[in-house]
Amino acid sequence: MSTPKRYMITAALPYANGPLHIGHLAGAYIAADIYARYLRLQGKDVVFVCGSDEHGAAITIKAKKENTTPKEIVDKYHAIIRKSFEDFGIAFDIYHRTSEQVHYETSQEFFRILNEKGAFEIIESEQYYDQTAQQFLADRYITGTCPKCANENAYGDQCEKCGSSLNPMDLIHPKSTISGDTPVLKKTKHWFLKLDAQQEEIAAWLETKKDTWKSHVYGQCKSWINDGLRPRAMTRDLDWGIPVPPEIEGSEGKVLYVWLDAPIGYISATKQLFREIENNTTEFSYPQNFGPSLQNRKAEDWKAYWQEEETELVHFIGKDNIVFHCITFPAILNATGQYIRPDQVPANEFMNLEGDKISTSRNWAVWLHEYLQDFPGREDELRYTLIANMPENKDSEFTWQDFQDRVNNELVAAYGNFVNRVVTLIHKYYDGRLDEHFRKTQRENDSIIGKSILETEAAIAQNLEQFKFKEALSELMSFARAGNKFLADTEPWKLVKTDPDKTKDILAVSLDWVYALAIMSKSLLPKTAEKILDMLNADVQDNNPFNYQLKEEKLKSAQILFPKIEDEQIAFQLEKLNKSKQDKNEILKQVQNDDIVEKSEISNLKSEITYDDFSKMDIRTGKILEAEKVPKADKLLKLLVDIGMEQRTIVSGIAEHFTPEEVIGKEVSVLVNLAPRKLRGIESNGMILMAEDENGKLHFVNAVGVAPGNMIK
RNA sequence: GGCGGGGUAGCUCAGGUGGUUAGAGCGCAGGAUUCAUAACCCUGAGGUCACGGGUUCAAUUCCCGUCUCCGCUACCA
Repeated sequence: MSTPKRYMITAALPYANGPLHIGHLAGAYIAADIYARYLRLQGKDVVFVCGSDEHGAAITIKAKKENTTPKEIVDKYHAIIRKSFEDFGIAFDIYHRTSEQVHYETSQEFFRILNEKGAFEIIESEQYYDQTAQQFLADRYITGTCPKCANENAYGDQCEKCGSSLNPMDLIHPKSTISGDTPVLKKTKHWFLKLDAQQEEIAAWLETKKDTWKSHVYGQCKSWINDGLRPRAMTRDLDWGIPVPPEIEGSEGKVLYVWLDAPIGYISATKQLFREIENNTTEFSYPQNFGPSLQNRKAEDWKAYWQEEETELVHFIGKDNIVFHCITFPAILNATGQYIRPDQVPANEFMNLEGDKISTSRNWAVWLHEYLQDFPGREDELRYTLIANMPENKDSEFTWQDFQDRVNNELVAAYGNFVNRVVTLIHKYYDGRLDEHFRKTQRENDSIIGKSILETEAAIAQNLEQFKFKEALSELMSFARAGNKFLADTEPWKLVKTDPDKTKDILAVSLDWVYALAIMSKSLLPKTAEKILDMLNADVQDNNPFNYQLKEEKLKSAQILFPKIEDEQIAFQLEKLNKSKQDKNEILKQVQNDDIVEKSEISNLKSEITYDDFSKMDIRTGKILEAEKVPKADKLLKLLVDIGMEQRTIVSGIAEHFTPEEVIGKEVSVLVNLAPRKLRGIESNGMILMAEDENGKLHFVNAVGVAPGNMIK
């Protein structure tokens, strides 16, 4: 592959409904930051953007729950997230937000282009509608009983208890979280992206990524392709989001699906960045992080980064975003006919915490802003641990014990110790003053032990270019260890008594190594690199590990790079975590108690209907004649039911409660005039009535001894 | 149910287009040392590479099956 002319790097937009935790960092931001810093240090033309994702139903729900407005929620978390990134040292060129005007314009422009290019089809479907609130309900706005685990607080899109992903129609006893009413089904129209139309093209494009993308990323995409791509809704009935362009017919009340507007946020952030560069403003941008190529640019320059083939586009994301970034968004970009598609999507897997999944809603997390408070100035210790445990190819684990071990036994013992030894020795023997001798030593002759500086530098570079961050970090540590070994082997503290010249040579080489260590740490452990360079009083001309000058002829006194992490600090953090677990349990208990009370009092009656409504239903007695499991479906039984005048095939979702054998011969009640529907390729003509008890178990509703075909009214 | 990705030393993880003694860091045991935050340095113990079959002169690496973890995805009273 030819060398890209420029790099466009994006990091997943954090959702502005909660603060950042270590899972976010380990999943996307640290990797992206290392990569961006590395490229900048190579003098590459690179843009690195991120921002807050501020739309979507989850935010309006949170606002409602906290009795405030969505705007206040996103303002609050945008500020927290932005500050956490700054404090931790993620070096974005810009941290933008999707509530900005430029983003509205960009997103609507995208929608218009897609619309004009015929990328959409309008599909009518039935969605749950809250009659009291007079609005359609997003999946998240509907709660009900999970059909899999009987959790009564499952959401319309997923059950947080058993983790299964759901459709709103799956829920038993659906309930609107807005009014508490049982929602009704109502027809609505939406714009669907014709992904199916790009099936072949996307498949061919993905094929070219087979060897360069991570296997779990490629595999996930392949799985979707093999399944066959289907149209995907790109609009929602919601009032919090980017309106569908008003001139488009039928746009009232519709907003862009948050998943459409979020990745466009990368582009609007880039636009905003170049505007700020041209106007010399810093509303969202960070000029101190800019690489040399971002000086004196024009607002229009953003285009090259998104529209020219010589640009390498890299999306850093977590594994939950793979399909959107590898299929849907590329399809959108491609459909415009103007934008390039990503070259790499080095998605990480997930990081677990102390044996459990990290969860914002369960408060099982190490919050970044809290860490920064509890461990001020210790950003690189966390960064080191998260890189060392980065879930590059499979889920990984963060434990506080591991954090302490890695800091004390690796950073302190190997890295910090080497730097400290060298600086201390030079102070001890020469008062930290470097005479001519130091600068005359043969710096290129560095292969005294193991890998040379140049070899290590090359190894780190190669690993970073292949997104192997753990391996790069490991090379860095080996280098520091080799430094320690060099000192142990040459023993300058003995030699100083017999051979002062040789001792100087040794310490000169050692100092070169310390300097090289700092240079090579710039992308992996940037704050540490700064500390070392400051200690060395070095005037860094460039990133050549041999090319440095001392500002003064003297080193500063040795500073401890990494203090040890004490047992009490770890104990404190563990206690904090356990406390959050207990609190959570209490909250859960309360919620459950509330539910029980609520249930016994109102029992969730559906809204009133007339006799006419009822009389539309034709319910009859029936008898099951045959039953068999539907292949490739967990819950479906294919039944042949005698309903008097005829025998019908009915597919029923009861396989988890009954075996085919025990069901044959059962007398049942059947809704016979329900519109036919295909389930797993089998046409189902009717519905078997079931009663659900408090344990979620199903029972047949039957009139014992009544012959098939009699009316139930 | 289907699909994708994992399951390698006590722990966290590398690696392997089949081939002599399977790697690293940490932890552990022993030794050496004192410049260094009792840190560093050396040596060593530890693995039937999830399990069961198959292909092969040879499999941890390829094929099939099973179990298990993570994720995506389908179906329903």
